[in-house]
Amino acid sequence: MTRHKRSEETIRKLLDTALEVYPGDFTLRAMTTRSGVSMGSLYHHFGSLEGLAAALYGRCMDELLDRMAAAVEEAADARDGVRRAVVAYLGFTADHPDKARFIHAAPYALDLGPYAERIAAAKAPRLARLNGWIRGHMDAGTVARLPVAQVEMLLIGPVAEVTRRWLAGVPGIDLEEAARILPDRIWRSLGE
Amino acid sequence: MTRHKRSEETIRKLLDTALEVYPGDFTLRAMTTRSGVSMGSLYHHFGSLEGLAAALYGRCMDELLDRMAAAVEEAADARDGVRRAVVAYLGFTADHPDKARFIHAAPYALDLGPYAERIAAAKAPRLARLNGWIRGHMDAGTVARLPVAQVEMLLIGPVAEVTRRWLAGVPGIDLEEAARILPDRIWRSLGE
DNA sequence: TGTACATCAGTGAACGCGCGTTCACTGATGTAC
DNA sequence: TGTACATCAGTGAACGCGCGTTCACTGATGTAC
Repeated sequence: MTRHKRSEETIRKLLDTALEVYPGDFTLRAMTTRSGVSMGSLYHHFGSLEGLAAALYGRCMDELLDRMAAAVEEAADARDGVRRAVVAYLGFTADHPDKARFIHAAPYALDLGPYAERIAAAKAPRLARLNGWIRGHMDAGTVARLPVAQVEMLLIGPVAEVTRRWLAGVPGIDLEEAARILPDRIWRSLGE
Repeated sequence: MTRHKRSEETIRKLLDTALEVYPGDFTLRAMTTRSGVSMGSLYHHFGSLEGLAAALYGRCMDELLDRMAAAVEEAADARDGVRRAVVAYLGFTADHPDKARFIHAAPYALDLGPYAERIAAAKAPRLARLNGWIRGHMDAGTVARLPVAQVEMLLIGPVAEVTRRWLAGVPGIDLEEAARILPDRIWRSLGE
């Protein structure tokens, strides 16, 4: 893909800078000034500013999904998997608030439409791992036989909501409290 | 507040138009062209384009929260309250997808910071009604004694997630299926 | 190994468009006596 | 009730700024023989 080593370094600089300036000043001028990379170089690698945003969104989402998929796959049982999945999501938010913010905001603040297919293609295998794990436990009778979409809502919904409010700075929102309380409660909602 | 009757009509036109053009073309030009209201008139009433957005956000949020608060208050018991709250949220989404979209997108796509206080003030009494209902059932022993914030996450999280995905056009997301399945499952997560 | 060449990576001044906002003004409505 | 006046509501041409994008170019790197 990138035949020169300079490419990797430039691309890394641009993606890092985007996370730094977003959402306050995600403009081409801010990008070039803070990264030291020229406008033309950015266009050479990403085609447009939104192309860069789409690439960044894809990478952040891949990282989160990888973390969750790995979490459930190393779980001892269904209940442990739910706990690990919740903790993985909240851990990602705590470790990389900038990436979590980008994941949550980008679909609303930017037009990723032209890149939807590419993004979906990257997500697909990771979602398949998660859904495979869920289906496996449904077949084993440890998780209720619900539509997989609804299981996803019950599993991801509360965690995503806590993340959104924490990122927005809503007072009284505590990720550690969520990590303590939500796993058991979400597990109750999914049990047979 | 508005001493002339023309004001009400103008304000109504502007808010309606904003819901029509958002998010594709929410610009001053689109607003004046489609509403028939002049730029100066918009500024007279809202001070800026973001002022209009903040007012619209406040009204949509008030409408949703009123609907949910009314739902739980007419419930027979805690379980019925959870069911009614979930159905109220999903019903709002189905009845007013434009308003639901604005509620979910505006905090990310627009800078509502300068109006945060005013918005929070309007939300406060409505959230107090909802939280009062939850606390009442905690005291009665019908809902688990968890931090209220976490109960909110468990109650709102899955419903908000389903709404976001449905608005984004994710295939396989069905509001009626959610209304059938989620209430009982969310109730399990909140029970003693 | 050395050299010629093709391709990739990077540069930044210049462009032009569309945006939100302003402001001097007119028209409409309510109020006071 | 009629009239004078103050205030509110509405108008739209003009402004200027900041934005994303382009493009003709130079520099760096890899490849072929």
